[in-house]
Amino acid sequence: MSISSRFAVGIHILTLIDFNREGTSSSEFIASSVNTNPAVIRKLMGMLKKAGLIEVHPGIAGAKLAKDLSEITLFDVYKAVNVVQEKELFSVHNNPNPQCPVGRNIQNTIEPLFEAAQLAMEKVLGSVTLEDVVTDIDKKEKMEC
Amino acid sequence: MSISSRFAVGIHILTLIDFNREGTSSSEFIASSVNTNPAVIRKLMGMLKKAGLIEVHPGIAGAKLAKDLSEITLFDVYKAVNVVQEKELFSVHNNPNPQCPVGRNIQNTIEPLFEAAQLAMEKVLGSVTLEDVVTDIDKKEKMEC
DNA sequence: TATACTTGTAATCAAATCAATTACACGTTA
DNA sequence: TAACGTGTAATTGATTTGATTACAAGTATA
Repeated sequence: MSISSRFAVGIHILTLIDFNREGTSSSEFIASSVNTNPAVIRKLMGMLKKAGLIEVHPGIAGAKLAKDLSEITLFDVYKAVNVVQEKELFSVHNNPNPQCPVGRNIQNTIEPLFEAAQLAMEKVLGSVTLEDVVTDIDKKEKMEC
Repeated sequence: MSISSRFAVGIHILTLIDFNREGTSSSEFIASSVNTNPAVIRKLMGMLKKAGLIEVHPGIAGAKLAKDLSEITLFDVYKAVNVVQEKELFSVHNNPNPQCPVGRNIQNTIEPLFEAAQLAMEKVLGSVTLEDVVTDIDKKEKMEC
């Protein structure tokens, strides 16, 4: 199973707001680039706003970045859109048999291992900024002759 | 969202088979330790068998490890029980707008980043063996006075 | 051979999550 | 006041999960 595409869409939204920084990034405008429904975008904008990544105001069209691109990592977006809870990337079965040596210890043994794996993944996300993403897109655009 | 507990249960199964290596680890025996239905265990045993981690035979009670504990990593189990497909830990939205510079490049830009994060997580899983798990459980058992 | 037990596997079910969609209250601007 | 935007709740179909039931087929033992 996969982590919700809310994460990828969140990155898309922030990147697009930057690309369109001269213009107005309304939920409808963004939705047409993402190719989804404006209400989906508004819901995600609410999460990004709550996390302090963008500024949006009721009734006023358009969202703006609240921070510099270089100050927003993929990990920030990942946390903002709430796709994976802390220590819960991996789920562990409930109620193993406490009368069995394996059953009564397996959870406590496995959890730190799972946590370490999750943290390693999140560390990579934290090492990439949206500036890196924009730079890469710019590069790809220039290569298309 | 979380990765299926099939992974945790797979680890439980293999660990239990080792703990019970003098006895017979039937699907019912394992199910009572995991606290689930024997059919669930049999399905997982089928996956573990297919991956070459255990030996089971139709009609013959009990499963045995096909390799030494120190030769089975958590990554092996993770692959065996098929909880996350290659390059698909993170899902990316489909059909972004090709007429937008962001829409037409976002997928190709994001995918390698997601892949790197997934690989970092999997690398940690590959660095832990079932022997480590058993050792930890043994240690925890001894501490209970 | 007959019986009991086991594995292998398919079908079904309720619950959870996702993403899309519709609808509408409320704020802002012209 | 009319038009347009955000904020947010409710509904829907699709998909996945884990539990359960059922049964065919393999094996061992009396």
